[in-house]
Amino acid sequence: MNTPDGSPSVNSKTQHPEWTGIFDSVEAKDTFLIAFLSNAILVPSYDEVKKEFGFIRAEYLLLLCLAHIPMLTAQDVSTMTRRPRNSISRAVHRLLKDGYLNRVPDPDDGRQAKLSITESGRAIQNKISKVILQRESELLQILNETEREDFQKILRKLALHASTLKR
Amino acid sequence: MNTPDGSPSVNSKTQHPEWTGIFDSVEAKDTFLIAFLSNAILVPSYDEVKKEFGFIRAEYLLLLCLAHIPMLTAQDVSTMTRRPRNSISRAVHRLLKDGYLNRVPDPDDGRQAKLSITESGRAIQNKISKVILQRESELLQILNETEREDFQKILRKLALHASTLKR
DNA sequence: AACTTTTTGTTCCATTTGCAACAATCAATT
DNA sequence: AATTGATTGTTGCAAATGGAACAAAAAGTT
Repeated sequence: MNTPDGSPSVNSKTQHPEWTGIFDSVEAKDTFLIAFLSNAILVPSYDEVKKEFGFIRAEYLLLLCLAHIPMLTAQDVSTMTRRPRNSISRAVHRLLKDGYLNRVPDPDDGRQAKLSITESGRAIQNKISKVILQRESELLQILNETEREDFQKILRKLALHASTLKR
Repeated sequence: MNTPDGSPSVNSKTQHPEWTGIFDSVEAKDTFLIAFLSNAILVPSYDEVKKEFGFIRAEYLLLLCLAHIPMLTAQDVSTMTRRPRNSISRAVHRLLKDGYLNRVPDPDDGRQAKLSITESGRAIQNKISKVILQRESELLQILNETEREDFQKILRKLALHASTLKR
């Protein structure tokens, strides 16, 4: 993987690892790149969130959803995050116990309950988002202003489309 | 279709779920959108790959890497995929047992072994990539040609940058 | 009405995952 | 050469994950 004396041997003029050639040869290029980026930001971020706040992924996602949409059912969160309902169910009980959210049974539908975030939940979510933002800015710094705008516009378009695709 | 103020108001005539308003209000927008897209493509794809071929994620990623780079160590794959070494180690043994890859101890370094894909490994990887490509095209169909080019160009630039970031 | 089907949230349980510790090997320093 | 430190791959173990079955409630059908 590494060249003997550090000087790239053949045609490589870049400072990037040699295995990044897979970015060009892989079949589903966009899928691979999206997944790669997702890992590059989120794996370290989740690790940090877990280490610093003790939240696992489902718990963090639940908090994030409730921080931006005031009332949701567990099923809503499962749909939004594409995580199984039992994972969300466990996260709800964990965050309830720790006082980060409220749960009120829906009077109109005995099956479900409306979830909402508490003040302390919002406080900790703000701290968490700082961690994520820090890592995001490290990644995005390589783009110029136009690229950032284009990127976000396209991402948003894709995400809206994806939200309509069946699970 | 885009609400000018970005709010997913109740009366807006959108065909998207109301919770997609989170795309506009979330703090780390790009991170969230990338993660959302990654899940939208990969969660169903991985499920299908697991169901149809019996491969778990680390196994599929290992195969994918070896399909595009002829010689890699387990550590290389771990770095590329940002998955822990023991996950890769287990995947290596599983795929070795099933004849999808070769492992040759490195004569220059007794610690590591060079991995490469076999013919049957490549055959199954081709089948798997068709599954991923199908799902990818469903997602990308919403973009026009210019957007697709821009998107891929930016993704590639970001991924190259991410490959240099510390883990 | 009675019934069937669907949906929500939950528990059970098997699988997957990843941290930590480990031995073996290599590299760096003295 | 001897010591120290770093790297690779592996195992053990505890935690996280997700499929499947379930009861309760709602919606749809006859």
